[in-house]
Amino acid sequence: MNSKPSKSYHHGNLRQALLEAAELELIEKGVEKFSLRGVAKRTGVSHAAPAPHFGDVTGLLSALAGISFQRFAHAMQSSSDAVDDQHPEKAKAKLVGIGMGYIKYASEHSDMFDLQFSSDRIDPSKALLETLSSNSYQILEDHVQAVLELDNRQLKDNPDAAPMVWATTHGLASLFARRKRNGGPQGQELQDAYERILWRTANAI
Amino acid sequence: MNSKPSKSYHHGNLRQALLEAAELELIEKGVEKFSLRGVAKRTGVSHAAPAPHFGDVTGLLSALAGISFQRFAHAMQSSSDAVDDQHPEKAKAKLVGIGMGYIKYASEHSDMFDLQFSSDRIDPSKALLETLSSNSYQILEDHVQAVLELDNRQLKDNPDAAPMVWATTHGLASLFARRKRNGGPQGQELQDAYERILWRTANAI
DNA sequence: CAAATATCTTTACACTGTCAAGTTAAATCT
DNA sequence: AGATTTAACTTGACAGTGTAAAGATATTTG
Repeated sequence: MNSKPSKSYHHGNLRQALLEAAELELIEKGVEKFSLRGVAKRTGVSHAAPAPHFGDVTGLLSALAGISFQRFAHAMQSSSDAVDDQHPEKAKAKLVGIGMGYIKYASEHSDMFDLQFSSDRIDPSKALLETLSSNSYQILEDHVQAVLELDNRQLKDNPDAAPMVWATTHGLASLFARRKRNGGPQGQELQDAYERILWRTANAI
Repeated sequence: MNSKPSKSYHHGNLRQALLEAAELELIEKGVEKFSLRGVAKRTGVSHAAPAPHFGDVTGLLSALAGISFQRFAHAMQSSSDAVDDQHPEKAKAKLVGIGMGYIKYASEHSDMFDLQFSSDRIDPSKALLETLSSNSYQILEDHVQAVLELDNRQLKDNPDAAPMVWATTHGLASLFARRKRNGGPQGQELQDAYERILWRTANAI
């Protein structure tokens, strides 16, 4: 039971081990200097070992982006779930919560965030990436819908609402992530400002 | 006058030639597969020739990003200048014009746009990049200020206004650029939708 | 006109991703 | 259970990358 991985050959759980090493590699080196051989070295395995599991480097990074999208969606959802059910403006507060979860994830995991949205080292058609991506968007859209319903409106009659909220949120997140990379300010005041902007946007749809 | 470049050594205008070749390389290969040696080959010069002019590949790409920032600022400015002076809501229309210039540039020159904003192959501290970047932001901020003044308000009393407009604009631009890369729809309707969103944002600050 | 400097070439090196061919372990099939 | 097929992993090779060092040539300076 759970025989420790024999010396070499058949690592046993290489796929998972590679993904974990890849995340470290990504964090330490950044998307640009990310190296497949580096990941293999971290895992203590030959440089061609990832191939059977992920094909090429794009395959590995796409799989990692998939994981990131799942965490991302989870971060948004739980940030939204955290708002008090007794909140006087519950629907809007939840939508703002989504946005703050979005922004927080981008800030705290800026490398994974960049990998998802701005890297041509991933292939959107791989690793269910399109599905996972649209799942994330769906969460936001659902909450926009809930806000619209406050005034008896519908998404389909207001096709600009969700893109508007998404654009603002994503813009703020990009800004925040870049701030973090370039060592700019990123204190609580900034987060508060972003939350105010999200509120204003929620009120403008 | 204009003696044609002698066989080898001292190209005469290598710096400029390299920048032009680099833009082609960027467009054809994308940021990720951009190769310094490829640029040298295009220019018909040895692979180490760029070094005296730009140092390393980051230096060259940073210089190129600088050029892009200038064009970018120009695109915004002229898009704003194009609005009729008799427009009933001139200030807001000009701000929306800025945004549409922003989005249009991102769409029509998505590679250069990506280079500016989402590449760790450039060094923001090089090639006056910080100055050029803040110049671009300044243009947007000035127009936000003009809109605030309609109600006798000021930027410094409304610190959220400019970031909000920027975030929405940048988010839409990112979305549009990605659409273009991934071959999604990008027709006039979409552009109209973005313009409506910008109007809504201009009215919400 | 001589000397110094900047530009460009050549050579070399370490590193990258990926392919092809071996080796070994596990899974499958009589 | 034993033989065979399949999958996982290693090894070796190859073309390509960026960059550093040293040499060659042209331009600028003194």
